[in-house]
Amino acid sequence: MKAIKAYLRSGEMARLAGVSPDTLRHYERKGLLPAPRRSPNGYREYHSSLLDRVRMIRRALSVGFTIDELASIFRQRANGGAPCRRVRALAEEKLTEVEAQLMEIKTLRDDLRSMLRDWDSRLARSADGERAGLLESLASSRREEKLSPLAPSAIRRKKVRSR
Amino acid sequence: MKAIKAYLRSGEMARLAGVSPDTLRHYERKGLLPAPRRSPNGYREYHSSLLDRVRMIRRALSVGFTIDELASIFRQRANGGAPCRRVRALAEEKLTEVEAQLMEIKTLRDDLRSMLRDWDSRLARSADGERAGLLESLASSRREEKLSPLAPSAIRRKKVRSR
DNA sequence: CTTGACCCTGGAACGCATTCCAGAGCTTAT
DNA sequence: ATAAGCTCTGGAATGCGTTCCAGGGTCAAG
Repeated sequence: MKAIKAYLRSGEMARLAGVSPDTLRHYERKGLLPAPRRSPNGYREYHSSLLDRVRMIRRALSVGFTIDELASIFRQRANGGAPCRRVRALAEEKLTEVEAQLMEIKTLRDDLRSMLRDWDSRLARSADGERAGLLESLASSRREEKLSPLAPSAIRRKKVRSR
Repeated sequence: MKAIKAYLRSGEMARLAGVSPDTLRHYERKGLLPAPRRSPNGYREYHSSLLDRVRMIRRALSVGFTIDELASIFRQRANGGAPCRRVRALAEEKLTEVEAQLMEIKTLRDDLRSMLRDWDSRLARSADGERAGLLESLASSRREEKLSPLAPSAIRRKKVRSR
């Protein structure tokens, strides 16, 4: 049984949290992590209790919170606030977004599947090395066209710009 | 019944295709659209048949093709090739990616749901304006931890960097 | 002393489709 | 003629979490 060091430096902390030291620095810059004390040589010395904080951040990010949201929450809390209601509301927003995205991705999957089916039948009909006009078949493709302005693609797209 | 103009300028073309003129210029720069002829004053004059091309591009992008992939396909085709097989293979890749992402998002949704349930019970137990430690509960959270290095979040994340 | 493994800094790059910018020239209806 | 509204250009900005960079210390083992 190994004793747990009270203070860790960036590399150790990073390893334990499953991130890179760069990422830790980044969180610090963004206000997600308090500036840790420094050893005489200037190295960061993180109190090991911060490990939970980093893990919490990772998990929060992974469910859709943004760094800025978290920073704002931490700030509010540092001022004595109890941002719980806000946190909950944000999480619910995330859920709503995720559910919407889920529908989108399902549609996309179905589209891709039927597209592939269609293409395969085209390919079966055309000789090797000959054009089968696969992409061309996309120009028309019944769906939406008008309903949705044909968004940039659910895969690879995060947050819709506000403007 | 209105006659269809044989040539359109960027604005008209853009409106019909549901994109911005800027986007058309962008596609041109990227090699997705051939440089159109110009009127004496320098305005682009798109042959109306290009409308289908733009729609095809939009649709291809929306199912996950990238601009560079499309450009490469068009190039190959311009050289007399028949990139159908490649196109099909790419589409299948997209499908695989989308299916993976679908699973991820489902997991994320489930996580968010149970998280909210958990939080609500905590909130019910704690007085208004008091800290309920919602985020704290994320630090541990049984799941993965080790399995996946806890990716940046399925929502808002497109393509995993290769490195 | 040298090597290799850490650590420090502020700022830039990544991905990637789209949008925005400034400075300038058409066109068209008034 | 004037204003509103197109169009042109090349380059930069956007989002956003993460990574990379150069140039420079620190430290323990060999």
